[in-house]
Amino acid sequence: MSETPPLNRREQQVAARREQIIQAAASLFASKGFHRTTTRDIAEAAGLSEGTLYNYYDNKNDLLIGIMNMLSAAQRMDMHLGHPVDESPGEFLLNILEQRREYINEYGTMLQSILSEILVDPALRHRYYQEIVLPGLQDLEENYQKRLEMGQLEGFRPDFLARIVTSLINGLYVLEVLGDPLVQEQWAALSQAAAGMLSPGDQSG
Amino acid sequence: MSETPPLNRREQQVAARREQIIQAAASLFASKGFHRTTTRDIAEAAGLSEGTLYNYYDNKNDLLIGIMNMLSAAQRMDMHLGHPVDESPGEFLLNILEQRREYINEYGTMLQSILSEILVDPALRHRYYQEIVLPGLQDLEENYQKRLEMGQLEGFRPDFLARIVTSLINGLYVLEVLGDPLVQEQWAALSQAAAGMLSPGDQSG
Amino acid sequence: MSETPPLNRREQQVAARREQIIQAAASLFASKGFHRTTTRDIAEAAGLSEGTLYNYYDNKNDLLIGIMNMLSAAQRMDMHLGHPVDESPGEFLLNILEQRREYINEYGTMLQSILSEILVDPALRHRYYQEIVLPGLQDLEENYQKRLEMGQLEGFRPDFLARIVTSLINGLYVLEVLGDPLVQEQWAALSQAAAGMLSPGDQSG
Amino acid sequence: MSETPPLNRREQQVAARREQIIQAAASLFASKGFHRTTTRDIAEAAGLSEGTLYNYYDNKNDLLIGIMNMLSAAQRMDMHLGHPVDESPGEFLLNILEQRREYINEYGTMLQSILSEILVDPALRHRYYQEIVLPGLQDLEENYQKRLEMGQLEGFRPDFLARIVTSLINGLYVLEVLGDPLVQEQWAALSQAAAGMLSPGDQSG
DNA sequence: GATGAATGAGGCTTCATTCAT
DNA sequence: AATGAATGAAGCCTCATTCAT
Repeated sequence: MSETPPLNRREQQVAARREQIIQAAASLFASKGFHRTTTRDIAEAAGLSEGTLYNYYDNKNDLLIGIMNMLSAAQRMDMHLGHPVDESPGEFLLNILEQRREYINEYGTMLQSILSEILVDPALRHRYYQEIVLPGLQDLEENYQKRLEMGQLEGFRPDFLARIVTSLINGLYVLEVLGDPLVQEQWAALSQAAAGMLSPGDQSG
Repeated sequence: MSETPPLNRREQQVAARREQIIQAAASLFASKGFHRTTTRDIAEAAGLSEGTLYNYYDNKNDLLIGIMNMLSAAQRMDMHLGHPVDESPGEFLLNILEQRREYINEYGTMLQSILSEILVDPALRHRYYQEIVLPGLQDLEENYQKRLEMGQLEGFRPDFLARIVTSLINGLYVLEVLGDPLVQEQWAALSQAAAGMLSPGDQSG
Repeated sequence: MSETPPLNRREQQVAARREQIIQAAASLFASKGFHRTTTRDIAEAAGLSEGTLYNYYDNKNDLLIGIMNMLSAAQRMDMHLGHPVDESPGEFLLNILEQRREYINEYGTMLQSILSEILVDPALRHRYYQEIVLPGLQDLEENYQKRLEMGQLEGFRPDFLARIVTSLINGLYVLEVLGDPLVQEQWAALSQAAAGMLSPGDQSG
Repeated sequence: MSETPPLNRREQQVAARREQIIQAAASLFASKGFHRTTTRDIAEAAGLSEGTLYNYYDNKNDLLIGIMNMLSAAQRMDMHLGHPVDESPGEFLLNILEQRREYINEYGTMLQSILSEILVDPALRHRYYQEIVLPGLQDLEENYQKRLEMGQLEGFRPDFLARIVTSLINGLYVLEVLGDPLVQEQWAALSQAAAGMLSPGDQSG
């Protein structure tokens, strides 16, 4: 939201370094986990020395925060894309699932890299819920609220619907990470099936 | 399944010790994570000395395996309870969600304690998928297959349904772990809403 | 020397146990070394439990002492067998080498088991030198002294001769332990060659 | 032998550190033994921190290997000094004993530091025999072979002579380590006596 | 800013020894 | 006297972090 002023050369370099480091870290965290990844690993993968890391991040944990900030920013970008209410609920869900697919393609590594720690680090978990999950839920909820007011949803609570849809999405992501071949290979078909089912009051579903 | 011979005194003591240790470990892993939990922590929580741990488990990682074995055994117990096909699909889903609730009440700590590592340890992940996730998926799939043959499900693939339901359940669990108050406090109502939605061809839904 | 009174049944059992333990320990020490051998190893090899060891030996180090005491006793037995001076020096040396061969056959395991520690434990080393090496040296020295007085050795110092012969013997033993095939397989021939050489003033050599 | 390229500053520092560490380790191993020496001991003796050790050696055992490599290199240097055959056998032996004396002065600590482990670690023992003992034996054997061909040795097998001389040397070293005062203080005189005896076919002996 | 050697706290694990049964 | 589970001291090693160059 806050308009960031244009960066000068120096600041651009710094930003690039930080990006480079965070990408290396995320990739390693995703494949080996935060604790099994050493700062040396990260430095090597990022193509710089261990000491230099500390010119860009205060400590190893700060890298997790950095990754989460990127996810958080991505979340803020993705939201408010405006989920038009003139789609049917089924179309809407399908769109969401497809968007989610793209989001995972783009940010899957980062997501996986912090997911493990989120489950186990209360502070991180809280931030993740507040900055990423909750906005997503609220966005969905608002959309369903509008639909409810428009008579598209009879007898369904928007807050419940938001949780159910979010759970479905997250659950599918987990199955994919766990290696389920069907989810990995047929995300699109699964999305359509899910959209066909999870469409309360959708005559077109 | 496997006929367990009656345990003599010694074996009972050993089993009790192992249980005592694994409970302490699971509780700590769930709250601090595997890596931030020290063997000293575990020993203290279990009320014995660090060295004694190693009379019951080969190493720290073996505790993860032990936890997973318990979950795996629980999974085998829970399955084959026979999901009668004379329930409507909606009732069936509701039953599953309630069962899952009980499972989480019973094994939630253990589940959470290894979830974090599963995301990040390929070997563990593979075992978890093979021994716990996949059997559950197949069980569901078979049930839906029968329903399909009975004409309850029109145009839905059982394998897709199994993934969707499993994803919903896992997703809800994740939301709960993340601290979403609505999921934490209204699991029952959410279950009913979900069951009402996810009931293809359910006239009663 | 000190006449040991006849042992009663109990004492015989204790002695047998101690022997059994020391044999197991010596065998393990010889093959894995003192430090790499655990008390558990010893207990298993001796066919009793770890705790029982401590009814017969105060601690692990005491086993080394015990082994050395056996070697020391053997040394006292072997000595004073009377090395008749009517042998020629060459025959004498040959006899010694053959005796040493038998000694190694009998006590080689024990010897090897403590040798490693002797090199590295000053207290043990001192005892070994005082109780085993030095008596042997002195015995040899006396013999050579007599020979000198009898005119068998012209211009050779008995103390030097004792060191040289002892060194030769120990050195051959070391070569054997190191795995030199020639020493292992041709000890007898080597002995004869050595006796043929190391025979100052021996016309028959 | 192998052309060593000139070392740059960094490499020289590394080499110096490794030398500093290995010297500290050898000294401690020689006096307390490998197992009773802790990595902390070594770090303190070398004047650096425990962690720094591991920048130069992979693990504690690697220090033993390092020591042996130095001995092995020294062995390769010492050999081929060319033992001229125009010395009499007695002079030759005397030279060898004196050389050995210098070798012990220089490398005695290292020798003693690994000797104990060699007796007890099959892998190390094998390397020691192959790289250090055997080349020495073969070198001697060749020399005696030449002498045999020149008629200096009547009826003696060069391979036996090599073993006998090597054994004498090693045995004297052992006696010295064991603290025998005579060997410690009169190595030179002992050498002469030994050379005088062990000189088959030496008219000057 | 960049480097990477040095640091040292702390983790996991082993094992000699004890002691209740 | 025999057992073997429990103990806890101590060892080896890793690794995030610092800092002199």
